[in-house]
Amino acid sequence: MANDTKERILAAALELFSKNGYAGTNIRELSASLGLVKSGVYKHYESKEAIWNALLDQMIAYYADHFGSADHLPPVPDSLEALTRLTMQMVNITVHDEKIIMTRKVLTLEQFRDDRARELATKHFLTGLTEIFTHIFAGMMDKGLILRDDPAMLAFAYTTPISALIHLCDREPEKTEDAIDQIEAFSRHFIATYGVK
Amino acid sequence: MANDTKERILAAALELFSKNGYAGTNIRELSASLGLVKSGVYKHYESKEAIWNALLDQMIAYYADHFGSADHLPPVPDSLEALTRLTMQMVNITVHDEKIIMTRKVLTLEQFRDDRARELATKHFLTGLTEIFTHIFAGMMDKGLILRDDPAMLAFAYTTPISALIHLCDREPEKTEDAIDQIEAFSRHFIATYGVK
DNA sequence: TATTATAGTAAACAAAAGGTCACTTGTCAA
DNA sequence: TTGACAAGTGACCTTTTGTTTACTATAATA
Repeated sequence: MANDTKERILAAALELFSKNGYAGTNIRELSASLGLVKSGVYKHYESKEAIWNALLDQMIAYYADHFGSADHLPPVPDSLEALTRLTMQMVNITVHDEKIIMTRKVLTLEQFRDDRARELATKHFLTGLTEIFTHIFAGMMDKGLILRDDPAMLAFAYTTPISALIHLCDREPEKTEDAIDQIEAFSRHFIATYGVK
Repeated sequence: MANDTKERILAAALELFSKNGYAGTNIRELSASLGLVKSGVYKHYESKEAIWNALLDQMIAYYADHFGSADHLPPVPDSLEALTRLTMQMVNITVHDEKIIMTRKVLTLEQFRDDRARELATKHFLTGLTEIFTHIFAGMMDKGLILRDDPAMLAFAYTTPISALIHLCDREPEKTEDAIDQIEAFSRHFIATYGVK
């Protein structure tokens, strides 16, 4: 029970920070959303900033656990069609999972204020995906599925358009379905360009 | 003198909102940065929100003036090298002009809170550049400089990676030089793929 | 010249915000 | 049974914040 509330506070903080930003969130509202009174929160965290730091700790740890090491690299697709399938599977998770959406929004809102958020934002929005697909494209080139080229450059060219549309989904959720279609169309166009026929 | 202060307030608001966000900015600090006392600001705007709305009005009008109509489309480059030159010229302006940087940051910070910011953010970050380059690529295809393809798809594939690196510059300004180099490398790689040899 | 609008100041206010403290209640170990 | 502790409450405090108001100086206008 003890630790439960501590984690519920972080969950509520993620929700509110992602909606209103750190400065736009107050602990009365946060407490109320948990059915607590504000002083109750201070039994678990000594300040608003401590909540923020604990939330960031959690986000950083989660990222390290799920995307941080080579263990978590997806298997290299063994066909061009499988590349699109893998891509769409990853995209569907990332644009529909509320927790992931809120994490991206928080990082978007706090990237200019907090150095750790800044660093994690760059991983989430740019380098993380690029590294994964650098590995994938290198593997697919080895298998003769994709034309020999600089795998890091291809990964960059492949993932950043997808990222742009994921950001669009965060900003304008009603466009999510269209964005997903566009990502699939882009993936197929990419394959038509760089895939070995 | 009257209108001068009114515009200086908007300039200061842009500066502070882009740094600390709307909720993280207070009018005492804003006034002080202009050598005014806080009540002085209320002679020109009736509330903090009115300042925000006037700033957005200005940003929207600026965007419409500079990128809104077909008049402002750059000339279609007449060589592949000229495409890279045009790109780098646009990129250099956009990542070094403080006002443009601050505009992007404000839109980044307020896109989830304000509908007009949301809409302008999508133009700035996604559709605006794509439209310009759709026109450019269509023109270059007509001139036989680029392989016949869907110009909108190529524009999307060309501009979103560049946008991703522009965002990186906003987030981590010390990486600006590297990002510019990477954009140029990407542009040349793109040309190597889609350009007519 | 008298007047009036403009732009600014200084002080005050009410509400919201972050945070503290004394107190209660339930749980568990000695 | 008792005592200690964790978790939550409600009242309170202080600071920050958005906003208002009464006043002043200045410059244009009738």
